[in-house]
Amino acid sequence: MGQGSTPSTAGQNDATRAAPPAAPPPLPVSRLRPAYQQVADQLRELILNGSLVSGHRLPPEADLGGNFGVSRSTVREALRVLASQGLVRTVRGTTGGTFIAHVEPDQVSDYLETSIGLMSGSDTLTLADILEAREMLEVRAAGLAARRREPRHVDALRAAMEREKHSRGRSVRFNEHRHFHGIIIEATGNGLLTVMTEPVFRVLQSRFLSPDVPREFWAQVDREHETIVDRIDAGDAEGAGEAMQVHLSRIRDAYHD
Amino acid sequence: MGQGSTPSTAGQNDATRAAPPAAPPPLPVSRLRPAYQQVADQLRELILNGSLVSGHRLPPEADLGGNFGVSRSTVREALRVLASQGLVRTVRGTTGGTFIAHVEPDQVSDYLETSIGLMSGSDTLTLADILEAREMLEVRAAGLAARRREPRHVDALRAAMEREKHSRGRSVRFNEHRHFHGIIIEATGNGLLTVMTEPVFRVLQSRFLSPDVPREFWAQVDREHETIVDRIDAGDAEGAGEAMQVHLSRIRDAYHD
DNA sequence: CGCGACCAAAGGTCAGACTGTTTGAGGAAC
DNA sequence: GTTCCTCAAACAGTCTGACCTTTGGTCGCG
Repeated sequence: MGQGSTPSTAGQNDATRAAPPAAPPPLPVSRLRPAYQQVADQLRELILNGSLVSGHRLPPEADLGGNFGVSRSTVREALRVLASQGLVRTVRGTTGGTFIAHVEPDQVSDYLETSIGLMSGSDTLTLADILEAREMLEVRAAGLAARRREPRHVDALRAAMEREKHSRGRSVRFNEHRHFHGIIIEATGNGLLTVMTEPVFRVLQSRFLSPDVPREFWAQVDREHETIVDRIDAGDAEGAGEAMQVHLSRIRDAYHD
Repeated sequence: MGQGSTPSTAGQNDATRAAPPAAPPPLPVSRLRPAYQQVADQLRELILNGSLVSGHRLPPEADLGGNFGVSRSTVREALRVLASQGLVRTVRGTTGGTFIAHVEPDQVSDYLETSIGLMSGSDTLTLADILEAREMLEVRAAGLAARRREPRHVDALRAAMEREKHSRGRSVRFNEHRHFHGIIIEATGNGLLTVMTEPVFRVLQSRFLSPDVPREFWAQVDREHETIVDRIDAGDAEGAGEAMQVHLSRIRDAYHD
C-alpha cells in the first residue's frame, strides 16, 4: 500500500545494472541510512540554517510523516533524537505539539558530564588530561573574574567560603568547594566557560575525588581560597590567577584514579 | 556466546497499575514522565554506574520491551535517545542488536558545535564569549605544545603553514588556518582540549568569519604563525604562548556578528 | 457570571505484521 | 578438501491502525 513510494531516500538497488567497472564506490559505504536518521538530519538542517526558529511549532507528527513520506513511528523516532539533543521539545494536549527549543546551557553541561565521565572510564581520557584542562580554564578565569567582579560575586564567594569552613562530611564539603569555584567561573560573565567547566568539576567530584583526605588538607584549602577571594576583591587579575594556579596544583593530590 | 542470561535485570513494571482498591496514588496530580524517557533513564543509569560496559550486547528490542513492560515502539524511542547521545549503537542482521558504545570524541565535538552555534544565535552566548574562551584555551595550549612537541607535530605545522601560504579562496584558506590551530591543540596530547576547542573553531568559521579580509591580513597571519611554530619547535613554552596571544588578539578583527 | 460537562487536537502507547540486512549452516560443485 | 551457492534464522527498520491521556477551549445550565 501507500508505503514510501516517493520518500526522500532515492536509494534504489537496481539488480539489472551490470555496472561496468566505471564506478565502484570509493568507500564501501553501508546501505542508505535509516529513515528516522534522514528525517532527523533534514529537520536539524532546517533548525541550524535558521529556517526554523526557536519557538516555532512543527506540524503534528502525523502531518510530518505525510510530508516526509514516512510513518508516524519513524517521525517520532526522529523527534526523540532531536529532543535528546535539546533541539526540540514536545508538549501534550491540544495546544501541544513539537516546538523548536532554545538550547539550555545546563543541558549541554549534563551531556558533557556524562560524555567526559564515560571517556575517562575508557582510556580515551586520563585524569591528568582533565586536571590539566581544568587548570587551563580556571587560572585565567580567576584573572577575568578579578577584572569583572561585581559586589554580589565577592559576597557570594565569602559566603561560600564561610559555609565551607563549617561544613562537615566529605560530600557536603566538596559540594561547597565546587560551588566556590563555580562562582568564580560565573563571575567571568562568560557562559561558554560555565558550560565547559562545570561538567569537568562534576566528573572530578563523582569519579576521582579521593575518599580520605586529612582534615589539615581542607584547612589549607580554606586559606588558599581566602587568598583568591582577596585578590579578586582587590581587582588584582595577575595575583588572582597565580593564587588559583597554586591552589589547583596543590589539590591535584586530592584526586586519583 | 555466553552473553548475559539475565541482561537488564530489574524490569520494574509499574506503568499501568490496575489500581487495587487500597491505594489511590498519594499524589496522582503530576503524571509520570513518558515511558520512553523512563526506560532511557534506567538504561542510562545502568551504563553510567558500570553495570553495562562498552561492548555489551543488550537483549533484542522485543525482549527489552518485555522486561520493562512496555511495547517495542517505546523501547525503540528510548534507544534513539541513548543512541543520539552516543551511549549505544545499533546494528542490523542476525549478529546485530544494540550494543553499549564507547563515546567518540568526534561525536561530542559535533554536538558541542551545534549547541554552541545555536546558543550564539540566541543571546545566550556572544561572539566575545566565544573568542575569549578560545584564547583561554589556546594560549596555554601553545605553551603545552611547546613543552611536549614531537617532530611529527612540528613537521605537520610547517606543512600546514606552507599549504596556507599558497591557498586561494576564503573557505580553503580558513580551513587551513583551522587545521594549523588544530595541530597545536593535538600536540598538547590532551584529548579533552581537542573536544572542547574544535567545536569553537568550527562555530567561528561557519558563523562569524568576516567574508572580506584583505590579502595583507592573511600575510600577517602567515608571519605570526611562523613565529609560533618556531617557538614551539624551540621548546619555548613561554614564548609560544605569548606569540599565540598576540596572534589571537589580532585576528579578532576577522570575526564579527 | 461562573461553573461543570463535553469535545477536539495533539502527543503517548500498544499490538501485530511485514521488510531488509546480515551471518552462519548445510550442501552442491569443483 | 575448498569454494561457492542457497536457505533459514535473528535482528533492527518500517508501516498500519487503533486506543489512551493530557490539555485547553466551548457550550450550556444554573
